[in-house]
Amino acid sequence: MNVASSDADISVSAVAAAIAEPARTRMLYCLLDGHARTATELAIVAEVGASTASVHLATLAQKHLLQVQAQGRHRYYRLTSPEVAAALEALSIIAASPRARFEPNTPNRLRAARTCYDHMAGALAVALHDRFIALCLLTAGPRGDGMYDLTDAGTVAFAKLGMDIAHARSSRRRFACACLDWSERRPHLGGAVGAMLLDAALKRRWVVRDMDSRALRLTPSGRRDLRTRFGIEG
Amino acid sequence: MNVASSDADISVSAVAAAIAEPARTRMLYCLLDGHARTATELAIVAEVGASTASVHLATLAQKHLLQVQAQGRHRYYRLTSPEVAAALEALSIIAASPRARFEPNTPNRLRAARTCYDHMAGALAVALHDRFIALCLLTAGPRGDGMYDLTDAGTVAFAKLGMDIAHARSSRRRFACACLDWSERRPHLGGAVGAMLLDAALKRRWVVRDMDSRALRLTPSGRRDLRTRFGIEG
DNA sequence: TTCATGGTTTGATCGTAAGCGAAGTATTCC
DNA sequence: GGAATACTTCGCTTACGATCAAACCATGAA
Repeated sequence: MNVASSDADISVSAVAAAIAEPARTRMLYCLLDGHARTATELAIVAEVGASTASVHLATLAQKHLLQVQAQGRHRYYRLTSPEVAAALEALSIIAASPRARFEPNTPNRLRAARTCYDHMAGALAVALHDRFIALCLLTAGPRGDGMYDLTDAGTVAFAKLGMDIAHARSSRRRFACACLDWSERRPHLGGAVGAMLLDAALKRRWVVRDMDSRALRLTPSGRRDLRTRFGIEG
Repeated sequence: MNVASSDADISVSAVAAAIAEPARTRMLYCLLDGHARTATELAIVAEVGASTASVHLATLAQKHLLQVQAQGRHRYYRLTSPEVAAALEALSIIAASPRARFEPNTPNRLRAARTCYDHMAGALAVALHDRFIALCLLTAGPRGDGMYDLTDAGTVAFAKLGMDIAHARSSRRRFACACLDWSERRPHLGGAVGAMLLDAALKRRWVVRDMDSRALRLTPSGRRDLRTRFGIEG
């Protein structure tokens, strides 16, 4: 065992331990949609008292899993980075895989459509992703590292939805990338474009947020619009 | 909080807790190279007594992170699936990121070349990956989900290294895929082809295993051969 | 058969950390 | 200013789990 790897080990232990506490896990999963929430909100979803929640949140912030932002008498907590969301999804995959063998098709609102950090996930998101590629709106980047780019047709189509593609390009964030969907085991669209797409979908009420969970619900008008616009049958 | 998501939460907690114990983390990291090891070997790397190691290993097996295989009076433990390796790498990324801000270029044997599950990782692996694509030996698959394919030229070139590409294609395992490298933050080559490439590299002594760690060392002849064969300057 | 080795089970000890309520600090609203 | 709200800190209790030594199985070798 060399120093470098045991060094890495202890800090991985610390991060895993921070995630492991059930109350903290509930908090993190609640924040997986990318929203910021107050300490009391998180105390409620974690099902612990305010004082307990406070020390949990301090722990998570100290381990750099959460960021705090004080605003008046509220303190808003959010996930520090997409990497944190990725680690949580990776843990979900291995947590879900043994039971998936026994109940392979759990009917689940989350399976159909949900948010992943700040973009869409689930069957709907995967269908959109595949359709965008089939329609040549989106192409895999040249380096084969899961980065995407919009074609000219894609730029036009997405601009029509009110998305500011030029702004997304200039942002420091990754423009568009593949994000592995844990329920579908296939990629959906992440990155700045993925986030803007979720915004647009909510603004046009293609989908509405389910209160108190990451689930999204496809509206009748959303279903109609997605069919005429992209030829998606739902 | 709906039932589905809190169900997921508790099992994620359990998996994270299984990883979190430092002795178990050391065991898992030791197994990250894809090898199977005996209980006593793992007790040594974990720096605990045999009895303690035994209960740790039972815990990890019960949570489906490890597989056991009895062979004579030895019991061999290995990671259950690449997904487990992926989760460990994802945790590494967030564990490393805060400190990376302060010491961005930690000189580290592991950074240069190491094994990831059963294929190569680190700067060398990323260089090979990029070179294969530049030389049109390897191409990104059509679906943009991080799957790769060999070109005809690639099939010939890899066959010359003694790799049985036809066998790799017929295996149930993913043929070739992008695997995110946590130190380089860029993809390297995984899947069956990645595993065979590591075999070939070891057989030709391009690299040799560092005892007692995942590090690989590039040999002088390996350096020479990689330059003449693929034009890689190291 | 007997002995040695690899591995697991048991029982007891010990430390850490999660939990709550009460008291303390800060900020907004009236 | 004073009351109410949001959040944290403190002190205390409790419980879970990591550890080891010793006893206990199983396999292979002599």
